[in-house]
Amino acid sequence: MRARSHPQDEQHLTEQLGATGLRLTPQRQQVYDVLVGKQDHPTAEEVFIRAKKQMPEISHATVYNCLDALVKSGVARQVTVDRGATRFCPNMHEHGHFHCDTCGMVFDVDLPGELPGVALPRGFKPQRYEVAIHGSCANCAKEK
Amino acid sequence: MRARSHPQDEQHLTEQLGATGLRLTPQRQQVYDVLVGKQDHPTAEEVFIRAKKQMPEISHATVYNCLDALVKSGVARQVTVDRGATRFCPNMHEHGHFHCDTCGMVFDVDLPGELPGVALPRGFKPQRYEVAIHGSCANCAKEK
DNA sequence: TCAAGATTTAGAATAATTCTAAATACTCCC
DNA sequence: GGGAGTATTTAGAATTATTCTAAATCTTGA
Repeated sequence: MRARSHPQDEQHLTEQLGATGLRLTPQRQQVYDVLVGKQDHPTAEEVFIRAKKQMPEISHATVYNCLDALVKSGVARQVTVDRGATRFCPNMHEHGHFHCDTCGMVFDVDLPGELPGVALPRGFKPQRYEVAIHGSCANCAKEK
Repeated sequence: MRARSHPQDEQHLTEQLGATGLRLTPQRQQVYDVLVGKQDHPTAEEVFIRAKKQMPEISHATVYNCLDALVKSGVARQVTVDRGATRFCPNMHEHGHFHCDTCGMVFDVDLPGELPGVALPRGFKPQRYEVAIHGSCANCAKEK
């Protein structure tokens, strides 16, 4: 069973993209659907493979382009926890990422609340922050 | 004027590497010196270029190898704030990273204290965490 | 309907990292 | 001190990740 995006999603996408000066195209919708369909933090390459199943003519460059568009308009996040391919995540709620250094999987984790005031040097303008936790996931911790 | 590592550093390096089953080699020392010499979070490529000035025969693969060795033995950290090349940092004190999305520079920032207890799923074993803040640095914020 | 601009496409190009096999260096044991 | 065995380095090839390019297609507004 695959998750098909709801009308609200479509309208939301249109609005969010529009606010950034971008259009909702079938490709962007498809890439978004892939992200929402299985929230396992796929790489661009993974997204490409999955999107191709529904839309065989989609190209590599388009996937990168769509992912960038989605990130720019605030409906997806880029997750860079480790060397290697960047991952993507459609969960826009405040959360951090747990990266299993053994199997490489990435999991969303709730964060306790606002990051306590970090003292930034004068003039620095923060916009968002990312928390990445490294360790072993339940499965891998058990193995060892 | 370049920072030359102190004897303590050398002994410390030897110990830390040794505890991980690795030796302190001239190349590893050199790569470490580069990191300590200018703490601007260089990429592996940057480290390669700088290391070459003192040790012209050092190879690309060795720099990657040395950086991995230093990270594994806990004397340097890998910093992955964005798509693109990984950066490295010899500051092992508890700190986060500020990434300027305009100029791409990375700055160390103090963190307020222990990350408040994040509720991890059962069985997950955390080992370390990273906080990355994105925004504009003082210089770039001024320009705009 | 047409022109202008946005988007997609295939494939080439570039950048980042890892791999490979051979050469070198070091450590331990005799 | 001489070797055997292991660790490390080296150059360069290979692989992986991402970006670029130029042409084709789509959309929108006059």
